[in-house]
Amino acid sequence: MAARRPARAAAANGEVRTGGSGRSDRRAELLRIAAGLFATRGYKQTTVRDIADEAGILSGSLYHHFSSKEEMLDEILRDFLGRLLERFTAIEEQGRDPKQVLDQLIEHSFATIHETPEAVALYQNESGALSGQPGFAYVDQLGRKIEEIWIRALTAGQKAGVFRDDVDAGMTYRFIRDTVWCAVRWYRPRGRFRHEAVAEQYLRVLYGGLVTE
Amino acid sequence: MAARRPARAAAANGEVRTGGSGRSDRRAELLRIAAGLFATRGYKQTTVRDIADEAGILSGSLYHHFSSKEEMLDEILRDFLGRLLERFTAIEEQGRDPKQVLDQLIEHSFATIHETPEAVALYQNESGALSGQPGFAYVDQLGRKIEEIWIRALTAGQKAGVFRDDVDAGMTYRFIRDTVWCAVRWYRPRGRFRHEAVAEQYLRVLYGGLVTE
Amino acid sequence: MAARRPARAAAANGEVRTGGSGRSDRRAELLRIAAGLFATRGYKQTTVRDIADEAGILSGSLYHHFSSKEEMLDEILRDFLGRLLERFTAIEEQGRDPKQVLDQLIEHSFATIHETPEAVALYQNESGALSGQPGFAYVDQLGRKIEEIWIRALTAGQKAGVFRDDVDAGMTYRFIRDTVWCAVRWYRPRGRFRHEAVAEQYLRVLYGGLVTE
Amino acid sequence: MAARRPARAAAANGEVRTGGSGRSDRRAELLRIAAGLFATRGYKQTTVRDIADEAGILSGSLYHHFSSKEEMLDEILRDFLGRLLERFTAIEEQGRDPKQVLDQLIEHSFATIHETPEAVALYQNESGALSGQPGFAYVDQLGRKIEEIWIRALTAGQKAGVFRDDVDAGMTYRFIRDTVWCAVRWYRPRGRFRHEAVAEQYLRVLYGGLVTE
DNA sequence: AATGAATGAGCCTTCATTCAT
DNA sequence: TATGAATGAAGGCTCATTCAT
Repeated sequence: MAARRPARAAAANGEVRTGGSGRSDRRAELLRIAAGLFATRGYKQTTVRDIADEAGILSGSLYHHFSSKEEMLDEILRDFLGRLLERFTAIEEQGRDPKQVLDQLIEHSFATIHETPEAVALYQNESGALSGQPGFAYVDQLGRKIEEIWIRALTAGQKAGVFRDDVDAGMTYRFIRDTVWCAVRWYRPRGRFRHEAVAEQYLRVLYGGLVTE
Repeated sequence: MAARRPARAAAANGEVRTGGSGRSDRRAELLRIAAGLFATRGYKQTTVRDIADEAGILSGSLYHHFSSKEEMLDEILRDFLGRLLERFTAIEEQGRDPKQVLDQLIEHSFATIHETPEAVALYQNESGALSGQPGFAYVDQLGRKIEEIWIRALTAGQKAGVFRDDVDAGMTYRFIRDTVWCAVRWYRPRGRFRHEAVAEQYLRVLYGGLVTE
Repeated sequence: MAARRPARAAAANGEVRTGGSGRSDRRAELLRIAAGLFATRGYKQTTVRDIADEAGILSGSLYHHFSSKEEMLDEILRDFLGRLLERFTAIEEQGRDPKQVLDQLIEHSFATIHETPEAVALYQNESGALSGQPGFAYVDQLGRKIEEIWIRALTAGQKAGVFRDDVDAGMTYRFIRDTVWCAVRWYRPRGRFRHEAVAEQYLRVLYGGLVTE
Repeated sequence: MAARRPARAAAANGEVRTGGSGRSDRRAELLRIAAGLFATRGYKQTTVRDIADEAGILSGSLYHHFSSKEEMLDEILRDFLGRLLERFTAIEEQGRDPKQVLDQLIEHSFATIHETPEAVALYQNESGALSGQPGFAYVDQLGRKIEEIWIRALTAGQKAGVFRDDVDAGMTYRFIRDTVWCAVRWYRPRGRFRHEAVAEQYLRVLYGGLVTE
C-alpha cells in the first residue's frame, strides 16, 4: 500500500507508464484466456485447470485474481453486454431513418462477431442456462433492452412504410437476430469473407428478398 | 434406431406385446426422458441420476437398458438425423422446381421443430462439441448430406434465374439454416403462432424481402 | 423396491431378523465412526477421507449415504440432543421434590457421558461454532429447553428452602453444567471411577460443601 | 515471550521507544488480533487472511513478523501459561493455610478470565488437540505443574481437616477446574456480575454446599 | 515493512460406471 | 429389471507459505 503510493503519484503526475497498463493486466489476460475456453468448450466443460494451464499457473492461483470461476463468466458477460448495449443505443440515438438504423445494427453485429467472437459465442451458448439465475439477472435485462432497440427500429420502419407490415415485428426481429448471431458458429475472422462482406450479402437478401421478380 | 422402428410399428399395429416389445417400450420411454433433459440442461450438465430420477428408478438401473450415457445421446441423434435426412431426400426427389423444394424444406424444418423440439435443440447445442469425436462421425456426415440437399436446391434456383445469384449460395444456406433451426429456442408448440404460420411468415420475408418496393 | 418388499413383509410377520437390523445399519455404523472422529479431532479437522478410511471405503462413497459432511454432524447432534431432552423431560415430569430431580439430572448426565462420550464431546466442542448457523438453530433451541428444566429445578428448590438462595440460580446452573459436562474431557469409561461413583462424589461436594463443619 | 517482557516493561516505564520497540509493538498488536480470532473461531478455522485483514495488511506480510501461524499460537500460549504458573506459584508460596490458598487460586482464575478471556478460551479449546504435539510439550508440562499446585492445596486442606476427605482430591480438583475455566464461555467482562462476584458466589456454593441444613 | 503473484497440498463434493444380490 | 453399495477420477475451491519487488 504505502509502498505503491509513490508509483501511483507518478502515474497521476502524467509520467510515462512503462510496461503494461498497470495492475489489471494479468486479470485482463486471464479473462481473455477464460473467454476463449468458455466459448470453445462451454462454461461448465471448461475447468479452472484448463484456464490455469493455458495461463501457465496452477489452478489455485486463479483465485488470487477471481473469487470463483463464475466471477470470470460474469465479468466477461457484463463487459460484453454493456459494451453492446452502449453501441446499439448510440446507433439508435444518432440514426435518422429506420432503415439506416437497421443497417447499422446489423453491420455492428457482424463487426462484433469479428472482433470478439468468444464473447458472442459465450453469450449465445450460456445465456439460456443463465436466465433465471439470481446473479445473472442483468443478462436477461440487457438482452431485453437490446431487443427493444431492434424492435423499435422495425416497428418504426413498418409505420413509415419502409418495411413490410404483413409480418409480425417480433418475429422478424427473431429471424434477423438468429441469423446474425448464429453466424458466430461458422464465421472465421480470417476466412474468405470479411465481416463487412457478410453483412452486405445478408442485407441484400434480407432487404431485397431471395426471389427475383 | 432404424432397426427398432419395426418393433414399434408392430406394437402400434396391435400385435401381442411380447417381453421383448415391453423392453423396447421402456427403452423408448427412457430415451424420451433423456432427450428432454439433454435439450433443457445440455448433455454434459444432465446427470444419469437426473434421468433415472425422472424415470423413477436408480441411476445404476439405467445400465440395464443402455451401456452408457453416451449411447443414449447417440441413439437420439442417430434417430433424429436419420429421419430428417430421409424426409429431406424424399422432398428433393419428388420436388420439381427449386422454389417448391425450398418451400418444403423450410416447412418441414419448422414442422420438425414443432414435433420433436428436444431432438432439434439437442442437435443444435451439442453438434459442435461432438464434431470430431470418433464415435460421432455420422453427425458431421449426415449434416453434410443435408447441407448438400439445400445447396443443390439453392444453386438450381440461381441457375434457373428464380433465386438471386449475387449472393453466395453457401452463405445463403447458412443464413436460412440458422434462422430456421435457431427458432427452436423461442418456438412454443402451444404458443401464439403455429409452426405453419411461422414458416409462412418466414418465407414471405425471405422470398419477398423486408423492404417494400 | 419391489425386490425388497418380501423381506419387509417377512419382518412385519414377526420372523427372526437375521444379521443386522436392516437397511440403515451401514448408515448407523458410519455415523458412529464419524462421531468418534469428530469428537477426537474436531468437526472441521476431521476430513471425509478420515471417516471413509476408517470405514474401509472411498471418501466419495460416503455420499451414497449422506448428502454432506454437515449432514452427518446434524444427524448426530439431533439424535443426541433429542434423546437428552426426552430423558430430562421425563425426569422433570416424574420427579417429586426438587432435590430428587437435581439428583437424577446429574446422575443421568454422568451416565450419558459414560454411554455416548463422543456425542457429548462433540456437542461441547462444536455448539459454540454452530450457534447462529441457520441449519443448526435447533442446537440452541434444545439447549435452551434443557437449561430451563435445570433452572426450574433449582428455583423450585430455593423456594422450597432446600437449596441456598443467596446465590443466583442461573449462575448455579452454569456452575453445575460446566463441571458435569466438562467431565467428558477426562472421564474414561473403563477408568478407576465408574460414572455412578463420579456422580455420587460430585453430589457429595455439591450438596454438602467442600468445607467441613 | 518471557524474553520480550523486559522490552514491554521498558516501554511501560516510559523509556524512549526505539525502532526495535516499535517493531515489538506491531508484533504484540498482531498477537492480540490473532488471539481474539483464535478464541472466537478456533485456531484451525482462523486463517492467516482473517488475521491480516483485521490488521489491515495482506496475509503474506504477516510472515515478516512471524515465521508461521503456529508460532503465533505458540507465543500466545507460552505467555499465558507462563504468567499463570508464575502467579499460582506466588500464591502457593506466600499462602499460609490451605483454604486461603484455594480462595486465592480461584479468585485469580476468575480474574484471569476477566482480563485475558481470549487466551483462556484458546487454552481451553486447543490444549486437547495440542497435547502430544512435539512443539507444544510445554503445554502439558505447565498444565501439570499448575495441577500440582491445586492438588497440594486440596490435599493439605484434607490433612488439616478443613476440607472433606471422603472425596478424591484429584476428582475435586477437576470438578473445580472445569467449573472455573469453563466460565470463560459465558462470562462477559461487562456483564451483570463482575468477576469478583462470580468468584464469591462460587466459593459460597463450593465451601458451604448447595443444600441448606 | 508491505505488496502481489504464485505454489502445492489438500479438502468437500460430483458423477459415470460396476456389480453382487 | 431393479437395488444399493461402492469405485475412481475429476472438479471447484481453500489456505499456509514463499518470494521478487
